[in-house]
Amino acid sequence: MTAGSPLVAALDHAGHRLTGPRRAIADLIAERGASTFTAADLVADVRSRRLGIGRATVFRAIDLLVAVGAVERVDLRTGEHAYVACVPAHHHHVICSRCARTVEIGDLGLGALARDVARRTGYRIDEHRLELHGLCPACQRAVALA
Amino acid sequence: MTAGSPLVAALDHAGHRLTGPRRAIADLIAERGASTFTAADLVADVRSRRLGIGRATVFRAIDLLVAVGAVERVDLRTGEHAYVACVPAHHHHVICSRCARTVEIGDLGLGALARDVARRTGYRIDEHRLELHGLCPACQRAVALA
DNA sequence: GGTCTTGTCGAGACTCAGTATCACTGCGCA
DNA sequence: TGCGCAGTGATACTGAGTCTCGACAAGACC
Repeated sequence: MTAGSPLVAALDHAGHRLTGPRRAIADLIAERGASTFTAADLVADVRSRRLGIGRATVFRAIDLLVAVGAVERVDLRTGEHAYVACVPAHHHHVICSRCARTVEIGDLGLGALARDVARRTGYRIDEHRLELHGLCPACQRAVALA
Repeated sequence: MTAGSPLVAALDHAGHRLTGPRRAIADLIAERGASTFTAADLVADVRSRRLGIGRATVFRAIDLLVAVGAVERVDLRTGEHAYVACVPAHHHHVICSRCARTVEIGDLGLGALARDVARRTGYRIDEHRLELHGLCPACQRAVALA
């Protein structure tokens, strides 16, 4: 979980130092798996586990992980900024509005769609982002039972 | 520009009072046309024109316009929240990263795509959001000349 | 191992968007 | 005319994120 974390590996691969705080934050993120988390969640985690890591360092580590593509920022329906650990390849997210669990989906032909939009609008499309919000299977069951 | 603004009409249609501050804010937004703006932009506008409208009122008016569907929130690449005046029908935005001008595009078959994702992931998709970022024709020319 | 450079660190002050509260105003309605 | 209530401005507050600065530690080099 420590040396093997793909997040740590991504930092290493990008030529960044593998310091204690960065490893600790990468581990905390890895523990969350496919669930989204906010910067505030991480800060609270760090504090509750008494890791002795400063707030600014948490923000710096997140920025770094976003920069190397190991973490991606997503916007929740509430307007909050959240993050998810993910593979660096181009993809999109399906986000559960109830438990924040995400599933990554491939490009789904959006590249072609973006080119079509570029042709029709005259815009040069540099980036596209698709976010799907809904309920994961587990939460659908939970809601049905409630 | 005052009584005829579609923003004011949308408020009226939804049964909200058409007060002075609301009209003024709707006009300010209408003036921006298809450009995105942040709440801070509006607050600065209100202040510079000495309209005597409070900050809280600006936020309340934006919330109201978002609620009636006359304004939509978009997330800029910088992570900022911005807004655009738009038609209430389901659509997506192409946003210029340089001048913030937007173009609305239709659903583009994303509904079908969302259903496909739902089938594959087991998620119940309630909402989808596509944002395309790039350069509008004018900014492409400007960049080419610079 | 010792030293040096430089990136990273924690602490804490700061900024700023957005929210909450509260007393006041003015419109609609009986 | 009086009442109720939505809407308002002012202001305090909250919380996310940034900035600064002195201290420290990782890694390169000898």
